[in-house]
Amino acid sequence: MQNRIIIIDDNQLIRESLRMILQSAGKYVIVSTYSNCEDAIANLERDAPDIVLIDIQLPGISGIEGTTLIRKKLPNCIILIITVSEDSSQVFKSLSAGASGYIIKTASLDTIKKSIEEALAGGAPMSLSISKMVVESFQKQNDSPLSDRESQVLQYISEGKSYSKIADELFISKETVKTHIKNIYRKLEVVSKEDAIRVANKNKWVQNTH
Amino acid sequence: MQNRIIIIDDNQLIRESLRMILQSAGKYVIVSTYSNCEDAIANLERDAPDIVLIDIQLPGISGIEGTTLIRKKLPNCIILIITVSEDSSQVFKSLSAGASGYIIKTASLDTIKKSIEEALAGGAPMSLSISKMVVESFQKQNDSPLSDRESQVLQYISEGKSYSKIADELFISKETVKTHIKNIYRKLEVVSKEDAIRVANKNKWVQNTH
DNA sequence: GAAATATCCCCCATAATGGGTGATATAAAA
DNA sequence: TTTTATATCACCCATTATGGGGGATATTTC
Repeated sequence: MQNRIIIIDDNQLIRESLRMILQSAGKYVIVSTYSNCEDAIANLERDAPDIVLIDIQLPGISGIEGTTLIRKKLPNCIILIITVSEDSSQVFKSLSAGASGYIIKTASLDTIKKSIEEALAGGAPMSLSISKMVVESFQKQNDSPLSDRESQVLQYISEGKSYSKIADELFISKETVKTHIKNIYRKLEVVSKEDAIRVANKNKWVQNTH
Repeated sequence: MQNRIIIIDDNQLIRESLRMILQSAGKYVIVSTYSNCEDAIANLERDAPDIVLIDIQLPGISGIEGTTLIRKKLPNCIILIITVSEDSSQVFKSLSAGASGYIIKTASLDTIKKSIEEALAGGAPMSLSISKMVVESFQKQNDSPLSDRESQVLQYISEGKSYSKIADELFISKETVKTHIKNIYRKLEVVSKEDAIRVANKNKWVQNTH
Protein backbone atom coordinates (compact mmCIF):
# COMPACT_ATOMS: atom_id res chain seq x y z
CA MET A 1 0.00 0.00 0.00
CA GLN A 2 1.17 3.47 -0.81
CA ASN A 3 1.79 5.95 1.96
CA ARG A 4 -0.30 9.09 1.97
CA ILE A 5 1.67 12.31 2.26
CA ILE A 6 0.63 15.92 2.61
CA ILE A 7 3.00 18.85 2.20
CA ILE A 8 2.61 22.19 3.99
CA ASP A 9 4.97 24.93 2.80
CA ASP A 10 4.28 28.49 1.78
CA ASN A 11 6.81 28.29 -1.03
CA GLN A 12 5.16 26.89 -4.14
CA LEU A 13 8.45 25.88 -5.70
CA ILE A 14 9.34 23.74 -2.70
CA ARG A 15 5.86 22.22 -2.59
CA GLU A 16 6.07 21.20 -6.22
CA SER A 17 9.66 20.01 -6.01
CA LEU A 18 8.86 17.76 -3.08
CA ARG A 19 5.79 16.46 -4.86
CA MET A 20 7.86 15.56 -7.93
CA ILE A 21 10.62 13.87 -5.96
CA LEU A 22 8.27 11.78 -3.92
CA GLN A 23 5.85 10.89 -6.66
CA SER A 24 8.73 9.68 -8.83
CA ALA A 25 9.65 7.21 -6.11
CA GLY A 26 6.34 5.45 -6.71
CA LYS A 27 5.83 4.51 -3.07
CA TYR A 28 3.88 7.58 -2.09
CA VAL A 29 0.67 9.39 -2.89
CA ILE A 30 0.83 13.14 -2.42
CA VAL A 31 -2.80 13.58 -1.43
CA SER A 32 -2.63 17.37 -1.01
CA THR A 33 -0.28 20.30 -0.69
CA TYR A 34 -1.05 23.45 1.30
CA SER A 35 0.50 26.86 1.70
CA ASN A 36 -0.67 27.18 5.31
CA CYS A 37 -1.60 25.12 8.36
CA GLU A 38 -5.18 26.32 8.60
CA ASP A 39 -6.19 24.77 5.27
CA ALA A 40 -4.26 21.60 5.96
CA ILE A 41 -5.90 21.09 9.34
CA ALA A 42 -9.35 21.73 7.90
CA ASN A 43 -8.84 18.84 5.49
CA LEU A 44 -6.98 16.46 7.79
CA GLU A 45 -9.74 13.87 8.13
CA ARG A 46 -10.33 13.74 4.39
CA ASP A 47 -6.62 13.62 3.52
CA ALA A 48 -5.83 11.05 6.27
CA PRO A 49 -2.10 11.36 5.76
CA ASP A 50 0.48 8.87 7.05
CA ILE A 51 3.19 11.47 6.73
CA VAL A 52 3.09 15.25 6.97
CA LEU A 53 5.97 17.34 5.67
CA ILE A 54 5.63 20.76 7.26
CA ASP A 55 7.61 23.95 7.03
CA ILE A 56 8.53 25.64 10.28
CA GLN A 57 7.99 29.24 9.17
CA LEU A 58 4.44 29.60 7.97
CA PRO A 59 2.04 32.52 7.80
CA GLY A 60 -0.60 32.25 10.55
CA ILE A 61 -0.27 29.06 12.58
CA SER A 62 3.42 28.15 12.77
CA GLY A 63 4.79 24.75 11.89
CA ILE A 64 5.36 24.01 15.58
CA GLU A 65 1.80 24.87 16.64
CA GLY A 66 0.63 23.01 13.54
CA THR A 67 2.53 19.92 14.64
CA THR A 68 0.77 20.00 18.01
CA LEU A 69 -2.65 20.38 16.37
CA ILE A 70 -2.07 17.66 13.79
CA ARG A 71 -0.86 15.22 16.42
CA LYS A 72 -3.95 15.92 18.43
CA LYS A 73 -6.15 14.93 15.50
CA LEU A 74 -3.96 12.16 14.09
CA PRO A 75 -1.74 10.75 16.82
CA ASN A 76 -0.17 8.07 14.63
CA CYS A 77 0.78 10.37 11.83
CA ILE A 78 4.51 10.92 11.25
CA ILE A 79 5.42 14.59 11.09
CA LEU A 80 8.66 15.71 9.52
CA ILE A 81 9.82 19.31 9.72
CA ILE A 82 11.19 20.94 6.59
CA THR A 83 13.53 23.71 7.56
CA VAL A 84 16.35 25.92 6.37
CA SER A 85 17.75 26.80 9.78
CA GLU A 86 19.05 24.53 12.49
CA ASP A 87 18.13 26.73 15.41
CA SER A 88 18.28 24.73 18.61
CA SER A 89 15.24 26.21 20.33
CA GLN A 90 13.12 25.59 17.23
CA VAL A 91 14.40 22.03 17.03
CA PHE A 92 13.53 21.29 20.65
CA LYS A 93 10.16 22.94 20.42
CA SER A 94 9.17 20.93 17.38
CA LEU A 95 10.40 17.67 18.86
CA SER A 96 8.43 18.44 22.01
CA ALA A 97 5.42 19.20 19.84
CA GLY A 98 5.70 15.73 18.39
CA ALA A 99 7.79 15.96 15.24
CA SER A 100 9.70 12.78 14.42
CA GLY A 101 12.49 14.25 12.36
CA TYR A 102 14.07 17.06 10.47
CA ILE A 103 14.59 17.52 6.77
CA ILE A 104 16.96 20.28 5.70
CA LYS A 105 15.63 22.10 2.64
CA THR A 106 19.03 22.19 1.03
CA ALA A 107 19.47 18.42 1.37
CA SER A 108 19.88 16.32 -1.73
CA LEU A 109 16.87 14.63 -3.27
CA ASP A 110 18.28 11.28 -2.26
CA THR A 111 18.67 12.40 1.34
CA ILE A 112 15.08 13.58 1.45
CA LYS A 113 13.74 10.32 0.07
CA LYS A 114 15.93 8.43 2.53
CA SER A 115 14.66 10.52 5.45
CA ILE A 116 11.09 9.62 4.67
CA GLU A 117 11.94 5.95 4.41
CA GLU A 118 13.75 6.11 7.74
CA ALA A 119 10.74 7.70 9.38
CA LEU A 120 8.47 4.98 8.02
CA ALA A 121 10.91 2.36 9.28
CA GLY A 122 10.53 3.77 12.79
CA GLY A 123 13.64 5.89 12.87
CA ALA A 124 14.18 9.56 13.57
CA PRO A 125 15.71 11.12 10.51
CA MET A 126 17.75 14.22 11.16
CA SER A 127 21.00 15.73 10.11
CA LEU A 128 24.18 15.02 12.01
CA SER A 129 24.26 18.50 13.44
CA ILE A 130 20.71 18.24 14.71
CA SER A 131 21.21 14.84 16.32
CA LYS A 132 24.33 16.22 17.96
CA MET A 133 22.26 19.08 19.34
CA VAL A 134 19.70 16.67 20.74
CA VAL A 135 22.35 14.48 22.30
CA GLU A 136 24.04 17.50 23.85
CA SER A 137 20.78 18.41 25.51
CA PHE A 138 21.27 15.30 27.62
CA GLN A 139 24.72 16.21 28.71
CA LYS A 140 25.31 18.00 31.96
CA GLN A 141 27.74 20.91 31.60
CA ASN A 142 30.87 21.09 33.68
CA ASP A 143 31.14 24.85 33.83
CA SER A 144 29.00 25.30 36.90
CA PRO A 145 30.28 27.67 39.60
CA LEU A 146 28.87 25.27 42.20
CA SER A 147 30.80 22.70 44.16
CA ASP A 148 29.98 19.02 43.73
CA ARG A 149 27.89 18.99 46.87
CA GLU A 150 26.05 22.14 45.89
CA SER A 151 25.31 20.73 42.42
CA GLN A 152 23.96 17.62 44.06
CA VAL A 153 21.69 19.64 46.34
CA LEU A 154 20.48 21.72 43.41
CA GLN A 155 19.77 18.56 41.45
CA TYR A 156 17.54 17.38 44.30
CA ILE A 157 15.86 20.78 44.54
CA SER A 158 15.08 20.59 40.82
CA GLU A 159 13.40 17.24 41.45
CA GLY A 160 10.99 18.91 43.85
CA LYS A 161 12.50 17.45 47.01
CA SER A 162 12.15 19.33 50.27
CA TYR A 163 15.07 20.35 52.47
CA SER A 164 14.26 17.57 54.92
CA LYS A 165 14.09 14.96 52.18
CA ILE A 166 17.43 16.08 50.78
CA ALA A 167 18.96 15.99 54.25
CA ASP A 168 17.68 12.43 54.73
CA GLU A 169 18.96 11.23 51.37
CA LEU A 170 22.40 12.76 51.77
CA PHE A 171 22.73 11.79 55.45
CA ILE A 172 23.36 15.37 56.49
CA SER A 173 21.37 17.73 58.70
CA LYS A 174 18.66 20.00 57.39
CA GLU A 175 20.80 22.95 58.48
CA THR A 176 23.60 21.83 56.20
CA VAL A 177 21.19 21.63 53.31
CA LYS A 178 20.10 25.17 54.12
CA THR A 179 23.69 26.37 54.14
CA HIS A 180 24.33 24.78 50.76
CA ILE A 181 21.21 26.40 49.37
CA LYS A 182 22.19 29.80 50.75
CA ASN A 183 25.53 29.43 48.96
CA ILE A 184 23.87 28.24 45.76
CA TYR A 185 21.58 31.28 45.75
CA ARG A 186 24.52 33.60 46.39
CA LYS A 187 26.61 32.06 43.60
CA LEU A 188 23.78 31.99 41.09
CA GLU A 189 22.58 35.42 42.19
CA VAL A 190 19.02 34.25 42.69
CA VAL A 191 16.68 34.45 45.65
CA SER A 192 14.24 31.64 45.03
CA LYS A 193 13.97 27.99 44.24
CA GLU A 194 12.22 28.68 40.98
CA ASP A 195 14.95 30.95 39.66
CA ALA A 196 17.68 28.58 40.77
CA ILE A 197 16.00 25.76 38.84
CA ARG A 198 15.57 27.99 35.80
CA VAL A 199 19.19 29.08 35.77
CA ALA A 200 20.39 25.52 36.33
CA ASN A 201 18.25 24.16 33.52
CA LYS A 202 19.29 26.90 31.17
CA ASN A 203 22.94 26.11 31.74
CA LYS A 204 22.39 22.36 31.92
CA TRP A 205 23.90 22.15 35.39
CA VAL A 206 21.24 19.67 36.41
CA GLN A 207 20.17 16.54 34.65
CA ASN A 208 16.66 16.21 33.40
CA THR A 209 14.96 13.14 34.72
CA HIS A 210 14.13 11.49 31.43
CA MET B 1 47.33 14.21 11.83
CA GLN B 2 46.07 10.81 12.86
CA ASN B 3 43.46 10.51 15.56
CA ARG B 4 44.38 8.65 18.70
CA ILE B 5 41.92 5.95 19.70
CA ILE B 6 41.71 3.69 22.73
CA ILE B 7 39.40 0.69 22.95
CA ILE B 8 37.92 -0.63 26.20
CA ASP B 9 36.12 -3.97 25.91
CA ASP B 10 36.43 -7.13 27.93
CA ASN B 11 36.09 -9.29 24.84
CA GLN B 12 39.46 -9.77 23.24
CA LEU B 13 37.99 -10.71 19.88
CA ILE B 14 36.09 -7.45 19.68
CA ARG B 15 39.11 -5.44 20.78
CA GLU B 16 41.23 -6.96 18.09
CA SER B 17 38.56 -6.75 15.40
CA LEU B 18 38.04 -3.08 16.06
CA ARG B 19 41.78 -2.50 16.07
CA MET B 20 42.08 -4.19 12.66
CA ILE B 21 39.19 -2.33 11.10
CA LEU B 22 40.36 1.05 12.26
CA GLN B 23 44.03 0.54 11.61
CA SER B 24 43.29 -0.51 8.06
CA ALA B 25 41.59 2.82 7.47
CA GLY B 26 44.94 4.53 7.95
CA LYS B 27 43.47 7.60 9.64
CA TYR B 28 43.72 6.33 13.18
CA VAL B 29 46.31 5.19 15.68
CA ILE B 30 45.07 2.64 18.17
CA VAL B 31 47.26 3.73 21.06
CA SER B 32 46.02 1.11 23.50
CA THR B 33 43.31 -1.44 24.16
CA TYR B 34 42.06 -2.42 27.60
CA SER B 35 39.83 -5.09 29.04
CA ASN B 36 38.62 -2.85 31.87
CA CYS B 37 38.08 0.79 32.78
CA GLU B 38 40.48 0.86 35.68
CA ASP B 39 43.55 0.19 33.52
CA ALA B 40 42.35 2.59 30.83
CA ILE B 41 41.84 5.42 33.28
CA ALA B 42 45.23 4.83 34.87
CA ASN B 43 46.86 5.42 31.48
CA LEU B 44 44.61 8.20 30.19
CA GLU B 45 47.21 10.99 30.36
CA ARG B 46 49.82 8.92 28.58
CA ASP B 47 47.42 7.64 25.93
CA ALA B 48 45.84 11.09 25.39
CA PRO B 49 43.08 9.68 23.17
CA ASP B 50 40.89 11.77 20.87
CA ILE B 51 38.34 8.99 20.75
CA VAL B 52 37.43 6.32 23.27
CA LEU B 53 35.43 3.27 22.22
CA ILE B 54 34.00 1.75 25.36
CA ASP B 55 31.84 -1.25 26.08
CA ILE B 56 28.87 -0.72 28.36
CA GLN B 57 29.11 -4.00 30.28
CA LEU B 58 32.52 -4.20 31.87
CA PRO B 59 33.84 -5.96 34.97
CA GLY B 60 34.43 -3.46 37.79
CA ILE B 61 33.74 0.13 36.74
CA SER B 62 30.92 0.09 34.17
CA GLY B 63 31.11 1.81 30.82
CA ILE B 64 28.74 4.50 32.04
CA GLU B 65 30.74 5.32 35.17
CA GLY B 66 33.86 5.08 33.02
CA THR B 67 32.42 7.65 30.62
CA THR B 68 31.89 10.07 33.51
CA LEU B 69 35.42 9.54 34.79
CA ILE B 70 37.05 9.87 31.38
CA ARG B 71 35.17 13.07 30.61
CA LYS B 72 36.30 14.48 33.92
CA LYS B 73 39.93 13.92 32.97
CA LEU B 74 39.65 14.65 29.24
CA PRO B 75 36.62 16.88 28.58
CA ASN B 76 37.27 17.18 24.84
CA CYS B 77 37.59 13.50 24.21
CA ILE B 78 34.86 11.89 22.11
CA ILE B 79 33.40 8.82 23.77
CA LEU B 80 31.47 6.27 21.76
CA ILE B 81 29.62 3.43 23.43
CA ILE B 82 29.95 -0.05 21.95
CA THR B 83 26.91 -2.09 22.85
CA VAL B 84 24.86 -5.10 21.96
CA SER B 85 21.61 -3.99 23.54
CA GLU B 86 19.56 -0.89 22.87
CA ASP B 87 18.13 -0.55 26.35
CA SER B 88 16.65 2.92 26.76
CA SER B 89 17.72 3.56 30.33
CA GLN B 90 21.30 2.58 29.48
CA VAL B 91 21.22 4.84 26.45
CA PHE B 92 20.03 7.85 28.44
CA LYS B 93 22.44 7.21 31.26
CA SER B 94 25.41 7.08 28.94
CA LEU B 95 24.33 10.16 27.01
CA SER B 96 23.92 11.98 30.33
CA ALA B 97 27.34 10.75 31.34
CA GLY B 98 28.76 12.40 28.26
CA ALA B 99 28.85 9.80 25.50
CA SER B 100 28.52 11.25 22.01
CA GLY B 101 27.16 8.26 20.21
CA TYR B 102 26.36 4.63 20.02
CA ILE B 103 27.92 1.86 17.99
CA ILE B 104 26.05 -1.42 17.78
CA LYS B 105 28.41 -4.39 17.99
CA THR B 106 26.63 -6.21 15.23
CA ALA B 107 26.97 -3.26 12.84
CA SER B 108 28.89 -3.71 9.63
CA LEU B 109 32.53 -2.68 9.48
CA ASP B 110 31.61 0.13 7.16
CA THR B 111 29.00 1.45 9.57
CA ILE B 112 31.48 1.45 12.41
CA LYS B 113 34.09 3.35 10.41
CA LYS B 114 31.40 5.78 9.33
CA SER B 115 30.25 6.31 12.92
CA ILE B 116 33.72 7.31 13.98
CA GLU B 117 34.04 9.71 11.08
CA GLU B 118 30.67 11.24 11.96
CA ALA B 119 31.75 11.74 15.55
CA LEU B 120 34.95 13.46 14.43
CA ALA B 121 32.91 15.66 12.10
CA GLY B 122 30.89 16.84 15.09
CA GLY B 123 27.89 14.60 14.66
CA ALA B 124 26.23 12.15 17.00
CA PRO B 125 26.41 8.72 15.44
CA MET B 126 23.71 6.34 16.55
CA SER B 127 21.40 3.80 15.06
CA LEU B 128 17.98 4.77 13.83
CA SER B 129 16.28 3.05 16.71
CA ILE B 130 18.43 4.86 19.26
CA SER B 131 17.89 8.27 17.74
CA LYS B 132 14.18 7.53 17.71
CA MET B 133 14.37 6.72 21.41
CA VAL B 134 16.15 9.98 22.11
CA VAL B 135 13.66 11.97 20.08
CA GLU B 136 10.77 10.28 21.85
CA SER B 137 12.18 11.37 25.17
CA PHE B 138 11.30 14.90 24.10
CA GLN B 139 7.74 14.09 23.33
CA LYS B 140 5.06 14.61 25.91
CA GLN B 141 2.68 11.69 26.22
CA ASN B 142 -1.02 12.14 25.73
CA ASP B 143 -2.18 9.36 28.01
CA SER B 144 -2.32 11.43 31.16
CA PRO B 145 -5.38 11.04 33.41
CA LEU B 146 -5.19 14.76 34.12
CA SER B 147 -7.28 17.45 32.50
CA ASP B 148 -5.55 20.14 30.44
CA ARG B 149 -5.63 22.59 33.29
CA GLU B 150 -4.32 20.06 35.76
CA SER B 151 -1.47 19.13 33.40
CA GLN B 152 -0.62 22.78 33.09
CA VAL B 153 -0.53 23.22 36.85
CA LEU B 154 1.61 20.10 37.25
CA GLN B 155 3.97 21.42 34.59
CA TYR B 156 4.44 24.59 36.63
CA ILE B 157 4.87 22.60 39.83
CA SER B 158 7.63 20.59 38.13
CA GLU B 159 9.37 23.85 37.31
CA GLY B 160 9.56 24.67 41.00
CA LYS B 161 6.92 27.38 40.94
CA SER B 162 4.94 28.13 44.10
CA TYR B 163 1.14 28.05 44.31
CA SER B 164 1.05 31.86 44.34
CA LYS B 165 3.29 32.12 41.30
CA ILE B 166 1.16 29.64 39.39
CA ALA B 167 -1.98 31.51 40.38
CA ASP B 168 -0.46 34.76 39.10
CA GLU B 169 0.67 33.26 35.82
CA LEU B 170 -2.64 31.56 35.10
CA PHE B 171 -4.75 34.51 36.33
CA ILE B 172 -6.64 32.33 38.79
CA SER B 173 -6.79 32.40 42.56
CA LYS B 174 -4.39 30.52 44.79
CA GLU B 175 -7.35 28.52 46.06
CA THR B 176 -8.07 27.27 42.56
CA VAL B 177 -4.48 26.19 42.18
CA LYS B 178 -4.83 24.31 45.46
CA THR B 179 -7.96 22.59 44.24
CA HIS B 180 -6.25 21.50 41.03
CA ILE B 181 -3.32 20.15 43.00
CA LYS B 182 -5.61 18.24 45.35
CA ASN B 183 -7.23 16.65 42.31
CA ILE B 184 -3.86 15.91 40.72
CA TYR B 185 -2.70 14.17 43.91
CA ARG B 186 -5.92 12.18 44.05
CA LYS B 187 -5.68 11.10 40.41
CA LEU B 188 -2.00 10.23 40.56
CA GLU B 189 -2.43 8.64 44.00
CA VAL B 190 0.40 10.63 45.50
CA VAL B 191 0.57 12.88 48.56
CA SER B 192 3.49 15.13 47.81
CA LYS B 193 4.93 17.45 45.23
CA GLU B 194 8.00 15.31 44.85
CA ASP B 195 6.06 12.14 44.05
CA ALA B 196 3.79 13.97 41.64
CA ILE B 197 6.83 15.26 39.76
CA ARG B 198 8.40 11.81 39.74
CA VAL B 199 5.27 10.14 38.40
CA ALA B 200 4.81 12.86 35.80
CA ASN B 201 8.39 12.63 34.61
CA LYS B 202 8.28 8.87 34.46
CA ASN B 203 5.22 9.00 32.24
CA LYS B 204 6.41 12.03 30.28
CA TRP B 205 3.31 14.00 31.22
CA VAL B 206 5.41 17.10 31.71
CA GLN B 207 7.94 18.58 29.37
CA ASN B 208 11.51 18.82 30.47
CA THR B 209 12.86 22.31 30.21
CA HIS B 210 15.76 21.62 27.89
C1' DG C 1 48.12 31.11 55.27
C1' DA C 2 44.05 32.30 52.76
C1' DA C 3 40.13 30.52 50.22
C1' DA C 4 36.96 27.18 49.35
C1' DT C 5 34.35 23.45 51.00
C1' DA C 6 31.37 20.61 53.96
C1' DT C 7 29.43 20.19 58.04
C1' DC C 8 26.41 21.92 61.86
C1' DC C 9 23.97 25.23 65.19
C1' DC C 10 20.94 29.20 66.70
C1' DC C 11 17.27 32.89 65.96
C1' DC C 12 13.47 34.73 63.42
C1' DA C 13 9.48 35.67 60.35
C1' DT C 14 6.91 34.69 56.56
C1' DA C 15 5.44 31.83 52.92
C1' DA C 16 4.04 27.51 51.37
C1' DT C 17 1.78 23.30 51.74
C1' DG C 18 -1.86 20.07 52.27
C1' DG C 19 -6.22 18.15 54.32
C1' DG C 20 -10.99 18.97 55.14
C1' DT C 21 -15.51 20.69 53.61
C1' DG C 22 -17.94 23.27 51.16
C1' DA C 23 -19.91 26.22 46.73
C1' DT C 24 -21.08 27.48 41.61
C1' DA C 25 -21.25 27.18 36.63
C1' DT C 26 -20.47 24.89 32.45
C1' DA C 27 -19.87 21.24 29.39
C1' DA C 28 -19.84 16.49 28.26
C1' DA C 29 -21.33 11.89 28.76
C1' DA C 30 -24.32 8.18 30.13
C1' DT D 1 -32.04 14.21 31.84
C1' DT D 2 -29.29 13.19 35.41
C1' DT D 3 -24.70 12.37 36.44
C1' DT D 4 -19.85 13.25 35.86
C1' DA D 5 -15.94 15.96 34.91
C1' DT D 6 -14.07 20.35 34.83
C1' DA D 7 -12.79 24.99 36.32
C1' DT D 8 -13.41 28.29 39.36
C1' DC D 9 -13.38 30.12 44.27
C1' DA D 10 -13.84 30.20 49.61
C1' DC D 11 -12.79 29.31 54.60
C1' DC D 12 -10.83 26.48 58.37
C1' DC D 13 -6.90 24.38 60.23
C1' DA D 14 -2.14 22.80 61.36
C1' DT D 15 2.30 21.74 59.97
C1' DT D 16 6.15 22.19 57.17
C1' DA D 17 9.10 24.69 54.29
C1' DT D 18 11.66 28.51 53.13
C1' DG D 19 14.99 32.04 53.40
C1' DG D 20 17.71 35.72 55.77
C1' DG D 21 20.79 36.77 59.51
C1' DG D 22 24.40 35.43 62.54
C1' DG D 23 28.13 32.11 63.94
C1' DA D 24 31.18 27.71 64.40
C1' DT D 25 34.59 23.83 63.04
C1' DA D 26 37.36 20.77 60.22
C1' DT D 27 39.41 19.57 55.92
C1' DT D 28 41.26 20.41 51.60
C1' DT D 29 43.11 23.10 48.07
C1' DC D 30 45.79 26.69 46.15
